[in-house]
Amino acid sequence: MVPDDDGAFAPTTEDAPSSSGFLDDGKNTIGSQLASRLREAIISGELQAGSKINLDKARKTFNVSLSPLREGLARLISDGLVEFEDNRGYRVSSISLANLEEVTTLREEFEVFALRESMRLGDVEWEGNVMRALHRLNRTERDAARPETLERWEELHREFHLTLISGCGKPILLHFCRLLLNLNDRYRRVFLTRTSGDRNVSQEHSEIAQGAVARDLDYSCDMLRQHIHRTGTNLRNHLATKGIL
Amino acid sequence: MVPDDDGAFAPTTEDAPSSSGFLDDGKNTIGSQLASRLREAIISGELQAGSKINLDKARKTFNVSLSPLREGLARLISDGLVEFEDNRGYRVSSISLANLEEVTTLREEFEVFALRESMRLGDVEWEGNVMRALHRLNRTERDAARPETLERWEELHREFHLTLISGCGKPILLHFCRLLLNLNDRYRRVFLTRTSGDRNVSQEHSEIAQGAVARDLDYSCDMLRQHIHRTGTNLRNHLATKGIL
DNA sequence: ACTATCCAAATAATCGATTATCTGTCAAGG
DNA sequence: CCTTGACAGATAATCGATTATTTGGATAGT
Repeated sequence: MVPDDDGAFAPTTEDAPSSSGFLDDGKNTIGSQLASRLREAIISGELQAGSKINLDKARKTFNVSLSPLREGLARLISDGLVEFEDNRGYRVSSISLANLEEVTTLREEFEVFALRESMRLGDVEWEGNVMRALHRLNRTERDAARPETLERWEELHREFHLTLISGCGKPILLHFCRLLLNLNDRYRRVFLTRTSGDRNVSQEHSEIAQGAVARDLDYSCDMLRQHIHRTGTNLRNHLATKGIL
Repeated sequence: MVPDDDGAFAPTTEDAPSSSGFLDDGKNTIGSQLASRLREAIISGELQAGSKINLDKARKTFNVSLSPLREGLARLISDGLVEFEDNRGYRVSSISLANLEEVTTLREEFEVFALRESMRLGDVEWEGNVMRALHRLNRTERDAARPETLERWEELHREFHLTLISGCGKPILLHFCRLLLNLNDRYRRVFLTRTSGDRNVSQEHSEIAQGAVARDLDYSCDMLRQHIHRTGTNLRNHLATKGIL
């Protein structure tokens, strides 16, 4: 008997349930704190995609020394948000149509696969977590006029999708999905402040979640796939419209 | 005891993957070189799975300073070979039955998916690369008595699998597959010095490759899936036999 | 003009030393 | 005995300074 499934990616230090996590992250190392701040800065678009990260400026901006700065940046590489090249330093990962399409495709494949596995293996606690995440998400307004509500909604949305697949018992797969969600969220944070009129996203989430808890594999997986696909299409349109590429 | 009869910059036989593999030529940083050496040390089993990595000892062993050491280790995290925890340092990722099974399952899913995409999208150059990788692999003997042949074979084997899926046009997916191969190879390097009698691995590779070039999607994908699955089964048996877990 | 070569400023990488944190041990108090 | 807390040694994290590499621009030769 193996003590615990401590797979390669098992620990994943980061998120405790967002609601209850207060103090524990207050006293991480500087490197960790930086990683969080930088991650948020990148996903939110504060740090422009593709831009070079000047270590000296960053050092001054964040008021830290080089060691923890490099430490923090190194971690974002595993998140796919930062790229690195020897002697040339770090830069924020670029966004592109091709990248968006790959992210969408892979999410369709992997997230759906993970959901299927969750439905196959998840226990009652997983079901409960799914319903809770759904409820919290659907009870949260997204008001384009108040940015803090957008951030809050994004957080809960992310949490919902991760909870949905959290029962799959496959830490590496979860790591991949988390990474893809990071990349995906960056597009949405930059380009979407509201959903296109013809979608009822709350209902989509509900259908997926209820199907999942009812173990209706084909239905729920299909809903999730469509959900991801639609988001991809929307994002692609916005990307094209705003003529970034 | 660390007599420094060293060569921190020791020429080391580990030259770049043969002819046209990667671009890491002589002009790497210490951090990069360390990452390579450590990666090899972990995959080959020289550094025991699950063991803690004492920074001070490692620093002396490799005759480097802390900064590049951390740098190198940080990169192995993205490879899934090293885990990290704040204020507790780094450790070599554990191996376990659960982990092996996940790696195998995910390889079946992702690598097969990537192969399908490669067959759909790959161009003539991709076909050529596949045939070359196949030829070089099949022309290389694997002699359990001479470890260097094993290493060489592993390298070419890895190269073959990566080439096979290199036409898929999906960099993130390729990254995932590379990572999974790393994890998988570690099990094989530790547990398999020869294939079980009832397999003709060369032929398996040939069938996959030829089917791929002929764009026989279903056939080739099926062969690859079985190939991966068999390897997983073999490894699991060895793992159980040698009673590691 | 056009390229090649060589400097100097900018930037990245590394080092040695210092500071913060953890971990085991041992003694005092319950 | 068992727990608690303080100490010391081990280990990780961070800093400031130094060294190496890259890059842009000026200069000389064709």
